[in-house]
Amino acid sequence: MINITFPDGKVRSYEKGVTALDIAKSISEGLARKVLAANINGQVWDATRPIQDDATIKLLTWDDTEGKSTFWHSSAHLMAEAVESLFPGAKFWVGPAVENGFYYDIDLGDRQIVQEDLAKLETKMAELAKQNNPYVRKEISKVDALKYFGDKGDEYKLDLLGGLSDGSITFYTQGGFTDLCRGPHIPATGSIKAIKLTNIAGSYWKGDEKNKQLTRIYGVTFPQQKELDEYLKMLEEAKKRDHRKLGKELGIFTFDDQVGPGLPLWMPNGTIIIEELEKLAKETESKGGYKRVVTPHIAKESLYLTSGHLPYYADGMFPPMEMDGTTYYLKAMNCPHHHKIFAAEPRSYKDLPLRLAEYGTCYRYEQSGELFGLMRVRCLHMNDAHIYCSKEDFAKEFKAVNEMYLKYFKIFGIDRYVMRLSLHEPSKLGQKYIDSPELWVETEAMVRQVLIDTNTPFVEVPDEAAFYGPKIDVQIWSVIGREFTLATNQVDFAQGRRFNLEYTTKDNHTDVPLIIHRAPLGTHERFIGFLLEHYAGKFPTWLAPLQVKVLPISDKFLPYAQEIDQSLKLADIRSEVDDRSEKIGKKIRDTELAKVPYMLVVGEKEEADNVVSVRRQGKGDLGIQSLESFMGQIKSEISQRLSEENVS
RNA sequence: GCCGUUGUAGCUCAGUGGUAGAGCACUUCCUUGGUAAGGAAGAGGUCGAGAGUUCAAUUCUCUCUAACGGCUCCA
Repeated sequence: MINITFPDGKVRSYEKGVTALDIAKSISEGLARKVLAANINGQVWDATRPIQDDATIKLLTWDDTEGKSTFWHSSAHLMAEAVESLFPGAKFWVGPAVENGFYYDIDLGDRQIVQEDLAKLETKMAELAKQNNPYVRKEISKVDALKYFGDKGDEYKLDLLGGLSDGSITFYTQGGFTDLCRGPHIPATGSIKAIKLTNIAGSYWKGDEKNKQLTRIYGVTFPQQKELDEYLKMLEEAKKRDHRKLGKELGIFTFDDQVGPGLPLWMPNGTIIIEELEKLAKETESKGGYKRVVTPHIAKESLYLTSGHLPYYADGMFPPMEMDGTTYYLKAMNCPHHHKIFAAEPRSYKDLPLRLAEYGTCYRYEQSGELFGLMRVRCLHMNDAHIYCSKEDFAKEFKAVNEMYLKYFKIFGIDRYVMRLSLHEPSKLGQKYIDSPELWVETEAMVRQVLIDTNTPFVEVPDEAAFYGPKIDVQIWSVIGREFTLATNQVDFAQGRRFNLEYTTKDNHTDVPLIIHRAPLGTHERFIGFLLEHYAGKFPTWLAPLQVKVLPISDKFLPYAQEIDQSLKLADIRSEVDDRSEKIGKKIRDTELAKVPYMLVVGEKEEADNVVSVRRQGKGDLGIQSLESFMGQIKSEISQRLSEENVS
């Protein structure tokens, strides 16, 4: 007999060789039906795998993350079985569970899989699932495994086997399909009740674009049809707040074929948001001791040779232009221009820290397939600044930048993000990274210490640094789940030297400043794209392109409405009158859909008493107020940059 | 850039080997209405671009272009 310890600390004895599924059955049949896998001594196991020794157990169901991912991984195998039966000879690379479902990368040889095939595959999968075939685990020797896939001519699985050592190799078989797989898997195919194959994509083998492209099929499955229906409905809802859809509906931005891909045209409404963001940045930076500068959009090639950008970034820049026998580039970054401003005058320690800020316009040649609404564009306006400081001041400056981020995030109510400390990869020194090993170690430690000192939660990511130093990126997700870097804070120990930037120290020596590159508000493009989704188009009043719409009950009250509108405009409130000969219900509906924060309804009563009826978008009628009282409130809401949740 | 999908009116979308429709938006007229759609009439499209097949192409084929879902890449 062996002792099994449950999460609540209770211990029960079972026969040696008992399975998690047996244990679940001993508790209740209902639980046994729900068990997908089990956490045994901290490892996720098949629920059908015999337990030989004393162990702790946690039964995993659909409600556990590991239960879900096991379910989806098993679904990937089920899909592979269906693919093999409809496309004999298909070879399989890997088929993991992902955040919302699973995929499998497949080499179909000369054949192609198209959208219509997905329905056939779904039908086949449902048929195979109904057979309720068990997933059978088998330990196998490396020799036998190599022979099995060698006979099959499957170079992909042979490649995987190459990295595995004897004794750690397992096969899983369900129905007629056998795969090299670490597992674990759910007990049997029967619990996969609802299946949706979502899309087909190409995917490079081992993620390297020089390798062959495999066909990737994405799918998602559920234990109940109802859950699939809910999932699909959720996707529909998410699409409604997609910034590309909202941006068009609200007249924020547009693209034009003749202007070019990835080159957004900011419409009047979007321009207002840009101006409000710049106002916020200027106020904040001015208080933080920043000085504003303006620099050209192009520069000579030699500038980028000095900065060291060209060898690393040439592919990401627009092609060079020849002029008067000199090569020019459109700028992809503002830093070299700012360095030249630093270098324009002799600097002493008394000038430091010198903080140069610019909403700089950059052009980056993003590959065509990477463009994505406002989130990935080729023309961008960066909330850029460079801080030149001594090593002693570095921690203080870096911390102040971090605090600026958090201040901004509070204003916008941004709480779903991850701070990512990006580090260098020592084996790539001299290629991807500046070859100064000791400086890398030193600055990475400094940055990490600042994060620890300020209690900022972060994750460390190797091989993601800028070529000139480590950085902190703030990662966010678009409404359809794509990940982006919203803001960035980078240390640069390289460019100061490359540009011969110097300052005179207190003891009359010269030293090279450290440089901090920072963009807390990222770029207008990505930030506004993000805000559109974050607010679902319902901008807080301070950002809303139109803040108030005055709605006369009928044309008779148009003069009074225009008088109100004029007063608002004089108080710098963005206001308009709906002067159409429509019924009030229609005017309200259109203004609600346009997501204008406030509506002022005016008719006979209001004109007689010299008041307005206030209506808040999404909330309805707030009652009658004097215009002065309303203006006082909205002015205060705007000047404090309040979000709707803080507005009473 | 690569794999897959799509491109019809300002927007959302029908449709056809014989040069096109709906709803909303727009214009005009009627209506002057109290908190989410009043009524009527009208205007609006080289069916993404180019080439090919055909008596005839928006429809079939090819190329290009742009967008979308991914891969790679990135603020």
